[in-house]
Amino acid sequence: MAEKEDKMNVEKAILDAATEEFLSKGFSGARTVAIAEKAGVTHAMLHYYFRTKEKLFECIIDTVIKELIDSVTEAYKRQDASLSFEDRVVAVMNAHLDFIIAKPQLPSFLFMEIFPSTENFKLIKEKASSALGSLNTQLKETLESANNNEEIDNISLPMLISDVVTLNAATAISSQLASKILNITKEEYVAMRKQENEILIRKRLKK
Amino acid sequence: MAEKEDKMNVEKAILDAATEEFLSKGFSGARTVAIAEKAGVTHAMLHYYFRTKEKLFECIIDTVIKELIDSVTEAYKRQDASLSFEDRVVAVMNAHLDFIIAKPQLPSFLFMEIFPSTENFKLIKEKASSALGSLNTQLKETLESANNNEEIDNISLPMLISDVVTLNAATAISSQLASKILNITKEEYVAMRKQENEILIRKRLKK
DNA sequence: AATTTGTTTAACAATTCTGTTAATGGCAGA
DNA sequence: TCTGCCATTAACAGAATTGTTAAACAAATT
Repeated sequence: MAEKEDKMNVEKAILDAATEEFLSKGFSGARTVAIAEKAGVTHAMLHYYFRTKEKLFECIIDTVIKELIDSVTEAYKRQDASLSFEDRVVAVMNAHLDFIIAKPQLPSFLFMEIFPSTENFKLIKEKASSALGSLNTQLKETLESANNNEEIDNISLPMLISDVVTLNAATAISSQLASKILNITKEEYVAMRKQENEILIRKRLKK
Repeated sequence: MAEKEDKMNVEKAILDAATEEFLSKGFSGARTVAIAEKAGVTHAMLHYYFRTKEKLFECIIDTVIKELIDSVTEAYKRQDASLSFEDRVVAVMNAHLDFIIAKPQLPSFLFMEIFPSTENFKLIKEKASSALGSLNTQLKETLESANNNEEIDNISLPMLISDVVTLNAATAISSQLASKILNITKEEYVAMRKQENEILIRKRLKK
């Protein structure tokens, strides 16, 4: 059975190397030989396992999207129902930021490589809508009741989601750059932004 | 004098085509033959005028950065001194968004292609610091006095700038995607975000 | 008109990168 | 032990892309 483990190791090694290469350099900037080298295999092996660069790329997209969706649903599931609406939004937002920060190139990769392509986008929309559909209706209800109960200052669901995603994605994307400009570590910058994002959202939701 | 005009036209045509190609596809995704084709010249001409793809790319960076810096300084200069601090921030923010929206691929291009490269980043930092240095000190003073006069809820300059840039950049980057998801036009989405960003910043600055 | 200068073209050279193939080696089951 | 299958390698083929060159050409200058 050592073969199967070996096979998985080679496949896994290539996938890991490919993820790093594609995320940091984009599809056209990525080199299959560089991926093979990083994975410690000959580049013929890469073609043997994944046939083409495109197919390998699709595999990466699949897992990346899956992880992204999981991060959202997980963060949402972990919620404490006893918390106020405001506290729950902040909790989800922070959990989501933690995930994104672990792969800081992810947002710009998504915006640059995935979303502009209509095909990739359709693919994602399908996956996301099936996975996030129920979450979306739940959110809608929760938000509506919060709006109706006058717990919060009125806001639409798209704008609330957009606020959260926007702030988190921008924090991740700009962290490398901004920390360089401000002469602080990336971690310090992210901590500052986390605090600031929380202030922004809380004030936004307060009446 | 027709020659000089012709020369400028060819150069300009190549630069325009290159800007479009580089911004939408990134450096490695861009093809010099595609640029030449778009510009309506043979691809040998491209090399005649700019020698290499790299040099052409640098030219694009230069103008893009210049325009970006100009947009900020112009927006800042146009300010009405009689306005409150809050109103001035909002005015600058909106002016800046209008510029970015005109080139929606710009932010992701900057984040993907320019900022990650240490060389490009240094180049920009130099240009920006000489152009934005005095603006920065002005801003610092204005913000300090606003903080001291307790006009606004206390905030640091880096976080205020980060808030504004972050919200604007994210609005531009996500506009194409978000409008598709929400089944509205890009313009409608941008208008919604503009309103929402203004609400966010105003509430943030209110005590 | 001849010369010079700078522009343009077409063909080609060189490189880089992706993808293929034929040969090799090891291992499991007959 | 032999056979067949799978993984692996090295060398190669093909395509795409960047960059060069030599020759033609046009316009201005002498």
